[in-house]
Amino acid sequence: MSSGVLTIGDLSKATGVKVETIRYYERIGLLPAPDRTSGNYRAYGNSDLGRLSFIRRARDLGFGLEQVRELLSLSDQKQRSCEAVDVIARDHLADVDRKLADLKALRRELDSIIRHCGRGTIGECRIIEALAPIDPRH
Amino acid sequence: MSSGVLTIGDLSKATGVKVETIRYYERIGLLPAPDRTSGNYRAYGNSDLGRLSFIRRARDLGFGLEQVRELLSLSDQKQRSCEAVDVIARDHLADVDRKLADLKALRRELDSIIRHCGRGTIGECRIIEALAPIDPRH
DNA sequence: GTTGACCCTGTAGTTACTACAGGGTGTAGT
DNA sequence: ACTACACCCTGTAGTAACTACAGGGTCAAC
Repeated sequence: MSSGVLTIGDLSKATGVKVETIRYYERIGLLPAPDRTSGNYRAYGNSDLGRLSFIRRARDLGFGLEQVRELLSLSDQKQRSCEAVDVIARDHLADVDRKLADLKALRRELDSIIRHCGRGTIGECRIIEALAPIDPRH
Repeated sequence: MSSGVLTIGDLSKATGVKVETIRYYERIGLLPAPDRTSGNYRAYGNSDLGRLSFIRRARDLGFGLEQVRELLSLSDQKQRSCEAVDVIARDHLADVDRKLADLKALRRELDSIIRHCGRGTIGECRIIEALAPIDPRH
């Protein structure tokens, strides 16, 4: 490949995003479809690399693809107010907090159940017991 | 419906699991396919209700469907050692802990970024900046 | 020319649901 | 008997975000 032109593999190595995932992002419109080489290879430029890095970072922070799409759109509008970005980020943070709370509650319960697990048989198993119907009325 | 026979709707109301999800569980073999009424309605018994309750509780604790399948199988073997159950539960707890750690790290970074977000324009936005490529070499 | 890494498109699978579409059943009310 | 409405049925496809082939083409080094 000639200097200045990047292959999909180059982008993958540079960002840690898989080739298949990059093609997926193109399919769903997150990444623009680049020009092609004479061999039909995708020919990316540095701006594509920058955009993919942005996507990767946002994904790593847990933003959903649609949120990433919005953030990308906003990032192109330099004169626009920062507020929309703030809203997206705060909504997401609130979502993360909810997930954290749920996961903590789950962990607490699970830990409690496991802590009481002895070394007997299934018939006496506290874990199974905790999952079983409460009212084994015969 | 006659006394003692439960419809899929009955099970749904009793456990909070959706009708469609119950049919899904039957399809993947988690729930046995029950007898049918003359009108082709599913005719469940109390043991089916018990089994679905078990599944629901295990799902609520975050166990994956395959883990639930194993737990159900183990729960039928009363004389068997409790150890297999213990392993499944501890593996799952370790998984939950990993997720918790990841989510906490994510939250920390996200919070830090948001905290520095001012009230300017996108061009000055710290959130966008944090996501953008590090080396905007022109 | 050969070889091996990489590229391409298209299709389907992962996990755990979820949502129709189109049609049948059961029950209460008129 | 008819009507209305809630519920049931099967089959199909969609959700989110990837991921993994299959089968075939390209590129560069040897």
